[in-house]
Amino acid sequence: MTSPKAKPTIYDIARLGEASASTVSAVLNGSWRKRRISQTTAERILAIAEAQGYSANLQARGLRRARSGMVGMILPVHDNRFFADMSQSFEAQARQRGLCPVVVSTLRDPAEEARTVGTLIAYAIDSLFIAGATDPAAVGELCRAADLPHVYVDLPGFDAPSVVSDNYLGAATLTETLVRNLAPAGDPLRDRPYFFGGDPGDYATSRRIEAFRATCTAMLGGVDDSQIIARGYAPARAREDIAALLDRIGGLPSALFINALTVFEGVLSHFVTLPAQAFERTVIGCYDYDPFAAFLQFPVHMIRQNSSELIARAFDLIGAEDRGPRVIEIAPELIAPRTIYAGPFGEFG
Amino acid sequence: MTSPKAKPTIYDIARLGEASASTVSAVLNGSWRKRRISQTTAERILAIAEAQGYSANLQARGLRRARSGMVGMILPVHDNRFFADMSQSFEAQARQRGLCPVVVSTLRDPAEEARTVGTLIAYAIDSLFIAGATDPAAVGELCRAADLPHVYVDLPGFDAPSVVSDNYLGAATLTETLVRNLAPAGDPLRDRPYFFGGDPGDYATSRRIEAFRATCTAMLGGVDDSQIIARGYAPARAREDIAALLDRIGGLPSALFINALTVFEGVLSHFVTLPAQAFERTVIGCYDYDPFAAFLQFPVHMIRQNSSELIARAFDLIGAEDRGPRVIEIAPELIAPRTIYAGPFGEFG
DNA sequence: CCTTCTCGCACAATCGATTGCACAACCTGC
DNA sequence: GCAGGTTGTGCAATCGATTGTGCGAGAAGG
Repeated sequence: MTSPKAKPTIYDIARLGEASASTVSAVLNGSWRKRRISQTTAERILAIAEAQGYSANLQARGLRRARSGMVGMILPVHDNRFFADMSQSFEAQARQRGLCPVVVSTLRDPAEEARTVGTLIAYAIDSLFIAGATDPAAVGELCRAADLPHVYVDLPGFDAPSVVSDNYLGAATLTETLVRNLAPAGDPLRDRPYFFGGDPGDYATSRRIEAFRATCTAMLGGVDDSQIIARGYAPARAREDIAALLDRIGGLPSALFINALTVFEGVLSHFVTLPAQAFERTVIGCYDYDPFAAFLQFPVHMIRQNSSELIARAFDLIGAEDRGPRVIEIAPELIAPRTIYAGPFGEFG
Repeated sequence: MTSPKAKPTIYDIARLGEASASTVSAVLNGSWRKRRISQTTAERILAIAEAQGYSANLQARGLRRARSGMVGMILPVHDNRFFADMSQSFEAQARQRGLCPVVVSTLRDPAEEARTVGTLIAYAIDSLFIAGATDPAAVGELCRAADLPHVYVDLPGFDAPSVVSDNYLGAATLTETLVRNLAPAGDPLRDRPYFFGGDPGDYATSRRIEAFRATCTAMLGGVDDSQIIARGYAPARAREDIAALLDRIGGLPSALFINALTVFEGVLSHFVTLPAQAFERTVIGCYDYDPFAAFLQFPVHMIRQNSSELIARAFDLIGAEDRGPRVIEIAPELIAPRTIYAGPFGEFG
């Protein structure tokens, strides 16, 4: 209403305040003490700016400063509780630091990753959080070429610091829980834990498989390669593969380690075709947590990664002077079946 | 590797290509035909740019053009399947149009909404999608003052076009389904459908309550105000309120209409404390869909909003010349219990 | 051979903010 | 009364791209 035409600029304010643009600029961006602008002048300018509803043109500022005040984060998908929580944490913490969060999903597509990072660089983001890239090396190289501070989250990078959850610990814990709760049905093929989903080529999955193998070996005397099925994250793929598995071993295994929520979603779409009794002698575990998945027809043990902590440590690393590669591991948490995680203080944080 | 120092600018390319910056600019942004640059020159410049790994400084471009090439979307939260799907659709469609999507959550906080929109405006976004604002009028006013094209999604606005899902239809369908599946237990207080969660002050909730009332009246002869509990979206609040409700009516109602996923999450956190038999004579419905929620211990009828279509129509409206207020309604879809929605072609779209 | 176009491109202003530097006025001490 | 210091502010260049306009050279036409 007050604005007759368009957004006022520092020149407009300068005219109204009978000062120069540089003075106005200094006052409005807080650097006025350093420039020895008098308190009186500062207050006058401030009042006018307020009255005019001034807000800086962030593109102009960004151009001059060669940084935009935006922090980027790329992740595979949004529609998955783990990544959604990451977005949420990332946004909250970015804003707390006065930065504008920009989170973009790249659909596990290396080409899209490169394109997106290129775009973010073109907008002069101040730093980039890489959470789940299919080709982290390529992304890292782009960042290095652009001299862009970056940090890997949930996967380790070799050219910059990383914060990952302790996949080995989490998977070992989950596997151990499954084995302990395993109720044999008398069928050798089905009475073993199966590891299902994910990409053995990525760090997290490979660590989890290691832990799965080690735990099975320690507790059950061994594992067979046929107990490990990991051909991607796509729900559709998971549906096919789980059907094939059940077909092969003649029913549900007595323990199933599902490696991600998207995989679980696909698995579920097959499970819905099964009768309720099919689930009576099986125990399911899923790496990653979802509140609804915790209350399914059958018990599901879940591993909850501490996304808020992951992000917090990543911000610390980005802020640190040492840009060298190093890996910080954060312990995830086992969530028992039929348990709704409601934040550290029960407040649904 | 090829880059010795920093990002090349059009001036660098101009020097290398023995042309002027304006020529380079025209070539690189595609307007060179209009400026009658010869094909030969264009190709030469293009080759050099490619070799140098040139990419435009989008802040500079944005400053000059007074638009950034970014489209914004604000939504309440990310960690909820409905909004996550919206993000996903929004990103995909924005990129398809050559725009850079920026989606930000505002946590149902009017102050945060205003701040965020202010920031987005300061970055000169080209347009804004308002998906779930607590104070839509305030947001709209900010957009109008900045002359920013905007569209409301999932809630109607009075100063710009809107795309909403047909809340009345969806809620009527869901209520009808609940009533049809209702299995009375002989207790008058419990043998009625209850509407639970949301904010009666917002459009969607009020429409849904209308439909709930109308359907109950038509099918059961009436509703009592005590059957409608809507005190917000927060899970923690929902947990308290559902506990109070069960306490008041002496157990689970035979039909429960849950008004949002976040509410459901809170409800679930109370349900986990209940024995399995408690769910034997109840039918649950939830407005909004989540694949895991579809496979809980008890049957859940869900309404799935077509987020992809909502976004598509919103983009149409933003693109249209007519900026006036009007509302387009998109029909949502009922998802039967134990059904995993896997996209229009079963591909987990 | 002298206009009049048309081509193909370069000049220079501009977007809005930031920032190194200059400078006038005033103050201080000798 | 003057060198030297401090204060408060303005000037102008700059960030990297876009774009209205001008201009020389060659072609076309008479």
